[in-house]
Amino acid sequence: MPEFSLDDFMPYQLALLSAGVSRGLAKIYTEEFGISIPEWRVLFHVFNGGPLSVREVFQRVDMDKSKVSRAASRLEKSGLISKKINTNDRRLVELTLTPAGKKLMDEILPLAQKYEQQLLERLGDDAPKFREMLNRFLKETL
Amino acid sequence: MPEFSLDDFMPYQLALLSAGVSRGLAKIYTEEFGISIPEWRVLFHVFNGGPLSVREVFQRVDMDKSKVSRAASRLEKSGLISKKINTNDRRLVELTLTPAGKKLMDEILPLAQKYEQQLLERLGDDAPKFREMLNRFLKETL
DNA sequence: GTCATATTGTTGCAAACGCAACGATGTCAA
DNA sequence: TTGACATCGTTGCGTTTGCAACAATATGAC
Repeated sequence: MPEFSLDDFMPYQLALLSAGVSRGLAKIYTEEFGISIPEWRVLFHVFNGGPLSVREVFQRVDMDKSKVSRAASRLEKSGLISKKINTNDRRLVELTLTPAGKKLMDEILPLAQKYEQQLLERLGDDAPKFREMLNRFLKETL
Repeated sequence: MPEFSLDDFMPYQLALLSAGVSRGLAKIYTEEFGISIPEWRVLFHVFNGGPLSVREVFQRVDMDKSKVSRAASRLEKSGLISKKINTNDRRLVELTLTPAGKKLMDEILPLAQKYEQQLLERLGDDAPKFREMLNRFLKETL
């Protein structure tokens, strides 16, 4: 077997980097706003994609559907999203941000963008290249 | 607030990519060898770094120390690693691969390397550049 | 040596998780 | 219309997780 260096193993590098970045981001929305990671992801997607069903959320973000369902229930209880049965297909649940939810996202998103900005600055001139490669990699992987 | 596109949010892209890559890799060692993700990480580090204490493992791989401790216990029970109290500092536990553990890694690692190779091929000529940037990013993030 | 403090690994416990099963609804062919 | 099958979201259940507490050991000041 060829020599094997863990530190240069790409899946490991990706896992480390992603975990670090996620932790830094989570610091913002958990400590400051009391939102869990699954809740954040649901909020994020509903904000981004208009009314969404549970299915549409968990397919995009690769969380188990029960995880999305429970996060949505918690968010409904705290008044950040509303759940409404779709009138065309009564199996579907429409998730929508409430005004309170929208207001919350309006506070968090600039902080998230600032955080992303700080990350990109570490890459300097290579930042656009990195983003482009990440995008391409993603498209070919999923 | 400036317009916000989720799909271009780098922490999200990283999380997606890392999860996808990890899932692909996990397919190899769970389905084929019955090893969980925490167990795989412990095996990997002990293989890579000689005898290691629990602390040394969880510091590198950002797992909770209880997670590492339990994974190590399971691995000991299945005969893949051995736990021995360090004679110089009796608080430390030395984790070492048993011959069976070494044999297992000798089977898995080529598959893991092959998997990594396939990932890199998707990036084509940009692969070295991507690796270099990942490395740099990691060093400045941790 | 003795005491106070720090460090290491394990364990108890409540919360979160993944998976499968389920009820409710929709689809489509006969 | 009916019946067989697919899809959606929720829930039950056993497992895993993260956090804090803990016992055991080490360190350093005195």
